[in-house]
Amino acid sequence: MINSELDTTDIEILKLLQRDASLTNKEISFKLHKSIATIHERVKRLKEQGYIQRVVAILNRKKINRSLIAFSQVLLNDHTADTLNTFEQEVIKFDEVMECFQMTGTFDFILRIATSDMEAYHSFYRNKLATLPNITTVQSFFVLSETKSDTAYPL
Amino acid sequence: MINSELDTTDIEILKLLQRDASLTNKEISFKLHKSIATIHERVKRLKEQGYIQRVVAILNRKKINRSLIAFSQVLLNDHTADTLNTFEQEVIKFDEVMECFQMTGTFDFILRIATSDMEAYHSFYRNKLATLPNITTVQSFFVLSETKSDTAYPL
DNA sequence: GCCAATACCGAATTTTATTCGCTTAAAGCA
DNA sequence: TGCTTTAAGCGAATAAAATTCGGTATTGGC
Repeated sequence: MINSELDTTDIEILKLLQRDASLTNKEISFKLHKSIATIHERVKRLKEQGYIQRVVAILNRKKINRSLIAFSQVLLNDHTADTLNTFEQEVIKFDEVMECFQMTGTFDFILRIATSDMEAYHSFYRNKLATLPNITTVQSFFVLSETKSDTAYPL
Repeated sequence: MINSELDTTDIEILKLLQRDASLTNKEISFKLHKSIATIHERVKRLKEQGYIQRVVAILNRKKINRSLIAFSQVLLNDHTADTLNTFEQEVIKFDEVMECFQMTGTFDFILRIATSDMEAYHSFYRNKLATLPNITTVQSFFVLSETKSDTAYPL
């Protein structure tokens, strides 16, 4: 394969590894009717070319005391590069902040916050988030139930 | 270890595997100054006890044509169990829906939608999401930039 | 002091990953 | 058509990793 185009085998490999990256090449080769060497070569290339960014362990957040997920929408006072950069640089330092996106629309950022409970969220909000400069408003929404949460893109 | 409590070694293993699950037991044993057999035993237990839910490959979404991420906030007409269940069951069938959370607050669900571009989002919205019954409003916000996006919980 | 339980380890074994040389299929071209 | 080049694919050999197992050391209870 010269470059960048994915064929059916590549796509099937990516589908499998998105679901379970602990599959062995032998198992994959059996499912896709290819040799172990071929699968090995394919996976190696998919990593080298950056399709597979990394392989990670997904933890059960309830077992490590992160039962509460909040989405917090943040609006800043102004939108100078300096204000935006400062906010980003500071907010991502907080352990509770799993994700930070700058957004289009009526607010500037959306944060995904993981804490143990509402008390911990409150503490994060008062002692960390709200201390950052140039914040106009923060609106928080809490996850009642997780219907779907997937890291695997359909291919 | 009798049950469920994590000691320092467990926590260090989880930290490492959250970042890079392709680390070998040998590499981990070197970092943590334990034997390979001990690391093997620990990791096995962490999986069995459900701390490690699964091991997955994280793909570069830009390389697989999922450049646009949207958060869509959905408000339903009513909140009967039936309406809620139907919405959940149907919306998670759409390929574009990576996450679906029922939320507290002024709307009912927040969806994370991954599409190739705005046109694809529009098509998803018109032909899929908006066809579901009992939707009052949908408000969509688009990701301009991803400052932080992490699957690893600090421990 | 003795016993039981547990964490830990080294070494042996099994399984997997990785390498390499060969074969086959396809594409370009005279 | 027949020749050449290129790349995908493969099996077998090798290297590395996972897994198993028996034994030691430590700790806490009695």
